[in-house]
Amino acid sequence: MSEGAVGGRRQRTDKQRNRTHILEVAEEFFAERGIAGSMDAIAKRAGVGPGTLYRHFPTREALLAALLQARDEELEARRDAIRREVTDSRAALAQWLQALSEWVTAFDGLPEPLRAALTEGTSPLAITCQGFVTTTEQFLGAAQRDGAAKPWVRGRDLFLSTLATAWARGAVMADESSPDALVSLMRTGWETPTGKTAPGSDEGRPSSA
Amino acid sequence: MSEGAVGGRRQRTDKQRNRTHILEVAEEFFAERGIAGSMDAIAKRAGVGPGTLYRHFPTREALLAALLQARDEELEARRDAIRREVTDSRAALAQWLQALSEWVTAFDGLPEPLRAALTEGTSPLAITCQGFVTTTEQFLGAAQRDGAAKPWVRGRDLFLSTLATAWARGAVMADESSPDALVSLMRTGWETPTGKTAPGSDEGRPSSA
DNA sequence: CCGCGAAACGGAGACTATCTCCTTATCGCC
DNA sequence: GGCGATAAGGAGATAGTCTCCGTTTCGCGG
Repeated sequence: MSEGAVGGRRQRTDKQRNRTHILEVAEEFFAERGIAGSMDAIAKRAGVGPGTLYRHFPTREALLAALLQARDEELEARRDAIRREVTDSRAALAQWLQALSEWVTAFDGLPEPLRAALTEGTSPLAITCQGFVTTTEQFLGAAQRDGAAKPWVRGRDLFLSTLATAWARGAVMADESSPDALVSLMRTGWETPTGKTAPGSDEGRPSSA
Repeated sequence: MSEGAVGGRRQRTDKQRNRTHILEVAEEFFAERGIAGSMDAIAKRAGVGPGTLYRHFPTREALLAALLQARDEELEARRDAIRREVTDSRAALAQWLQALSEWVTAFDGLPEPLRAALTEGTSPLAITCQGFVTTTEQFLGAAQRDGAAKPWVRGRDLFLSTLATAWARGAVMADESSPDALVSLMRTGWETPTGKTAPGSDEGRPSSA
């Protein structure tokens, strides 16, 4: 499945070695400088020429997609764990969104290309995104059947919201509580239910958990 | 107040003319290509050298800030109108956020530098942003005193959310209803109130208005 | 009207980043 | 070991940002 050539001679070992090494270096590089760092700098740090980098990963998105693959698997494992262990559909959806939000924060600046992938569909990131939208729809559907989520909300909107929240997190404003505030805003909104709950209600207040 | 020199000779007319013309061209340029277009291209279209462009506006942010100034005044006018005409604090906050959201969508890609300005504070956009955060806090405060908004939400979070929503709007996903969905998600959340409202309630459903 | 000094202009070019060729080096197989 | 396929390397084409400095234009006083 991951063999390059179908019939011919087998893949050269130096190619595989380079690929792996570039991935290691890029992981480190993106982790410390965000995804906007220079491609040539990655090549240089990996000790290869730019040509080699681009042959392996024709675009920054391709490199990102390869890097995220390992994490994708973690996320899928987490999805399965939630399905298995969390019976309350409301909690399951919340936990899935939490997991998604962590995945999306793997590297600084990641939300941007993910959003682009969602729109254009031509990026190697697009397939992954699409899969996670589908998963979101499933958790959401279950929550909606149980009356735990509003019936007109759609999975793609929740996914986009998660992306947007992660994007906003990049602007912490020297204030560490904003991320939580944004997540709970997405979950419960800013508005109090009209004429149903008393003013000052704790309904929907973000918990420290 | 807007005179450059304090005592000396008066500002050269060609400078003022160039400044105005650059602004006109940049407005048009950003409107059609988004704020990421090449600075040199703006200079060229305006018929000036890059040096002239950069002397007037040392950074892209400075140019943006100058462009937004006119719109800032519109937004402030709208703020005053809402204060004057909308007595219901819930509606007032909603309308203010709507106005803010339109302002933030003036140019494609605007949310990004605004977020950066919010964090760094060194950009010429920062002061403007800060002012609008304050206004948001005022509308929010009024709504909270009336029990129309949840008491722990903060103005800066609402502002950031508005920014994030506008950012996400850039990824319409060939689907025109997402923007509304995101706005109403921010307003009412995805979760149904726990144990208070029947499943399937219309509570918080986005209206077409 | 003219000339002078200050102010502003223009654009060449230094710098950085992306991405592409084409030559050279290396590998897999017999 | 040798041959053909495959990959590596890196110079360089292209594009964008921003600066520096020689040249032009302007405002003002005579």
